[in-house]
Amino acid sequence: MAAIEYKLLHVDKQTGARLGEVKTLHGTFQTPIFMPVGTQATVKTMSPEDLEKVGAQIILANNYHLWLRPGQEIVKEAGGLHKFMNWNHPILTDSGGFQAFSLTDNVKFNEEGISFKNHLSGKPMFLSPEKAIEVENDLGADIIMSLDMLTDFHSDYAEMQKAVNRTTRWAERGLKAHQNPDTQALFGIVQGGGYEDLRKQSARDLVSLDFPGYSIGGLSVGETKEEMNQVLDYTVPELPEDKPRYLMGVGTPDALIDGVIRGVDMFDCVLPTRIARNGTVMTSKGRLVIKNAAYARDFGPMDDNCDCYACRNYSRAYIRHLLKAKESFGIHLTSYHNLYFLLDLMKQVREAIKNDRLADFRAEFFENYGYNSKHMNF
RNA sequence: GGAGGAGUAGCGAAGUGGCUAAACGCAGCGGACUGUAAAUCCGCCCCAUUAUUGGUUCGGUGGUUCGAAUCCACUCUCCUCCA
Repeated sequence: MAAIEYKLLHVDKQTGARLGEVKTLHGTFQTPIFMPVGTQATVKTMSPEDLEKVGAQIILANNYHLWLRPGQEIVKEAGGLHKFMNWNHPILTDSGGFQAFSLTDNVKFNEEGISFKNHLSGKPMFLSPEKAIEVENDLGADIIMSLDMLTDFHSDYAEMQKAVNRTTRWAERGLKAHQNPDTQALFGIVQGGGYEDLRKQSARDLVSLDFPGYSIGGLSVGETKEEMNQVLDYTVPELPEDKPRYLMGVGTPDALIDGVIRGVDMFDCVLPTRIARNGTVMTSKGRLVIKNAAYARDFGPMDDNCDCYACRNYSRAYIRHLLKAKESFGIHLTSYHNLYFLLDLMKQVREAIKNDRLADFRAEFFENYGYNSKHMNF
């Protein structure tokens, strides 16, 4: 069989959003789905058992980080990433393209690949599309990304066109280098910033190479919500209906819902776990900076409407105390809740699609969360 | 009783004539965070108003000086050592 199989189960009559599932060798996950990020083969503060409890079905790990440390050969020797980190469900690895983009200080791009300095040792490193695949093959995730080239969302047309074309060539090289197409699904990544013709061209070029799934990259890098939604509006229709679509790096509740409405199936983001560690939680009524003094004597749960372990057992006052005291249990509880919150949100979204009422759900959710839901065009 | 040392903003701690409302750290308060070099980063943090400006400070009192946390005198408190 192929490494993954996507099955479209239902299309929401109100919005056209897709309900589906993706079958992998490590189990099936429901779409639309949010994927927690575990860069260094761990979702910070969360055990695999915790991840199962918050409803995670697939998680991310990072090629770049694991390549540098501990080194993919060690992970391979351990029996692969699933075994190494004790997560026997689907895993997706990112290629390292985003690291090259975000750690720009010591990075140089050319047609062959990306040269940069190892941020841990300072040693010069070179990541080619082939090398990225080789590392990902060794790590053994169920879904892997080809190496892509990002530029600033507002780069000029010529620069963006160069990045798009190079990303396509790199995707093709990755496809050729891929050793395990029967066990690992390689996704190509659509680039093109906010240029409609480039996005469409990028998508078409990748589709012609026939990947088992497609990512949309270069978003949530500083552009507005409107810009992101516009890009999705003209990009997603270029992608085949029988393959999963993955919007990379998106994790605010509104963007998740609006992405689903535009036909996206998969999302990942560090946001819920990062803001959790920095003292902010997501609730049904919006973000709450739980470390603020206002909650010192608030003995209610983080979110009245949440039935996660953290909300059922611990108060805002207690969690705030733990955070102020820098006790690790505090960031575990906030991380636990934030992941539960987003995963539960996606569960509700799937339910809404099934019942053909995603537009209604969106309106209700936005109202409670405090988003302005006026400009909804889908 | 004698000798030496120290007293700076909530705490710790720089500063020994003007560039000092006073470095820096901690605590406190607020903000940011989107394919994780992030349990991080950025502000504020004497008082009042505030992108400004004004007022009061460096144990206390009184001096010297155009000008003092910084120099002098007296005084209070604490620490160490000797009796």
